[in-house]
Amino acid sequence: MLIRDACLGNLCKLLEMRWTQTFIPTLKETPAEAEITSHKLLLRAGLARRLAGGLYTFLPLGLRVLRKIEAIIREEMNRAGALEVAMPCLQPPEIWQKSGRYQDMSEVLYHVYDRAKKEWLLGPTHEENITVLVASEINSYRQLPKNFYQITVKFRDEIRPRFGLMRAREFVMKDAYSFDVDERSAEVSYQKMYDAYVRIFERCGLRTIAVEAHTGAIGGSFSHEFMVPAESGENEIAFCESGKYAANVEKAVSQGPLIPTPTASTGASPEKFPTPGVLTIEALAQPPYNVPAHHQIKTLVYIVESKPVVLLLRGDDQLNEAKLAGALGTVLLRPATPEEIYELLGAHPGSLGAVGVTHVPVYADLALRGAAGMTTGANQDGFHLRHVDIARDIKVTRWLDLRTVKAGELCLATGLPLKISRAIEVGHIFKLGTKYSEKLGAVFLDEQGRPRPAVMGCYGIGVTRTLQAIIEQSNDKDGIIWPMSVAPYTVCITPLDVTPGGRIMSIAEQIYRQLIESGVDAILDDRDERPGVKFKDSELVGFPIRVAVGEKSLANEQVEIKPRAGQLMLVHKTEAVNRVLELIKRAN
RNA sequence: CGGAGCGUAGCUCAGCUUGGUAGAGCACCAGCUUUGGGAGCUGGCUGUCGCAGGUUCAAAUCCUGUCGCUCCGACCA
Repeated sequence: MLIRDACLGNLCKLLEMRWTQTFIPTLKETPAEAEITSHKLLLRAGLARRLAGGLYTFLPLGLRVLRKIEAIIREEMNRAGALEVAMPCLQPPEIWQKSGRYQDMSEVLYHVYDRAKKEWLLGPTHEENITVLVASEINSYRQLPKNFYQITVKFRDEIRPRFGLMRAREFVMKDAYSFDVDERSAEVSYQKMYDAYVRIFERCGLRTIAVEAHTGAIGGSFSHEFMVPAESGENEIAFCESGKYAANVEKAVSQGPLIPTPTASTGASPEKFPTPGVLTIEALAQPPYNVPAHHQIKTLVYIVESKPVVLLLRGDDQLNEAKLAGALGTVLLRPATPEEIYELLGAHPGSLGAVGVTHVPVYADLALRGAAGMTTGANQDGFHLRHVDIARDIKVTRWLDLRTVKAGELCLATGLPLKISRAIEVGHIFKLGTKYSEKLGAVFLDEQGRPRPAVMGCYGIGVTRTLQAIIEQSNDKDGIIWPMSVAPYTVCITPLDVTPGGRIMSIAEQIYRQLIESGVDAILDDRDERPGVKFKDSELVGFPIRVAVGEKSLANEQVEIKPRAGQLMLVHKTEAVNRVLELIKRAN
């Protein structure tokens, strides 16, 4: 990447950089703290160091990458018409109480107290903050639409920080908030961000898939996540090969189970039979019972906003908690304890069923519609019921989509089999609606002079996570392979003999200086090290282009250009600069 | 929050079962040699054995507590 093209203001002052003058503490061995590839390489390449769990110090090289990613984000956000602001990290709890998220997000909030013992929060996100600003500053439809963004540190008390920067207590996030006069206009704002995100991740050299997503604690009507497919990802996505459908598994739907649900009634009434020691679907599928899982009804008990509900799924299906939360419009839910279950149904987990249950709401998964001849728990420890016809024998309060889709099920849109893959979430865009504007008073007067709440959207990018996701997606056995756009330096000049004034060093310095003057972000490895050490380090750190100057090739007046992920090229020493410039140009 | 594993030199680890003067490799420093893929030799530096308490003549080692790190789980009844 040419520096002047990238508009990296501050970097321009650091044109000249020699390896011995900066700080690149590479590691030959992997620190024990790292488990996944990108985390190992983050540490080994000398990009960052851990201070405590989920807290990292960025070293000069890592910071350069971070700044380049931020620069790309700024350019694309500005291009999309968003306005940069900077909001405080420290926030008053009152606005969180107003929005209701003081409770809803209590688990991730960091609380701090001042001298007067007054409570403050370290911001995990800034919807409240920006909405309060807009509430006081924006009064007319003439001032809309607006989209404010910032790139700042966020704090979240994660249940389990892990994988280095992937899930940290403190991390850099780009967050943007749009305010519109109506739904239609909000959708335009949303689409602009969608397009900006596609460009941002493309420019960062990341392959992402935009998937339909669950809205979670942020709230709102619909959303897309930008996912980087990776084995180490913490999310699962389902997608159709056609590219026409992709969704987070928390949200994904299909044509239904591959094996149809039995719907032929045996005609018989429910019959209780003893099943001593049988506590799982799997056990009931084994001899002597031999009830296939899809002939069983799985019965779960959840506590939703302090009240119990019974959930029914096919025996071979998995409950999708996100769908349940979405369908019931709350995030305050948890599995009931065995004690609560016993009190409610008179039996312990493993023997539960919904036949005859009328004192608790019963929510059944759509795959069970019309199910007949099923087997389920009898609400008596050690017994099950067979010949259960759900329409006849169970009072279903509501039918809901509660099951998790499985790989191979058919896509609703195309009829092709769905694939499931793990993925890293690097960006998330939400259409929020008026949830925050109503609660926090972001109201403007429309053309008729009527007060209306602004229609909001919010848009996040995990900047530090994106950095590590790039490493996770782009590496080989030797180290990182940085895309040119975000590499800490684009070119590494590697003289194999650093004797000052010597022929090799002189030629290396000449090439180096010419590249710098051409606006190329280059570093000169002036360390008095053996060639093997320099080669290994440059590959570990992952500079996109290495120019080696050594005795061997110089015998033919040549130097070596080695793209990190490409073939070695021998070129005449006077051609080196031009060839490097060509390579850079071609990559842009 | 539940479960498991691990805390010994800057890094990777051995030593712990069976208590008895703190170890190796890498890194670092000095010197010589080497010089196109993480060099070789010689010499040297480096430790509250995570912390606190206990048992013991004696604790890195055994016991208790505690803190930290890593992994799994915290839907699938």
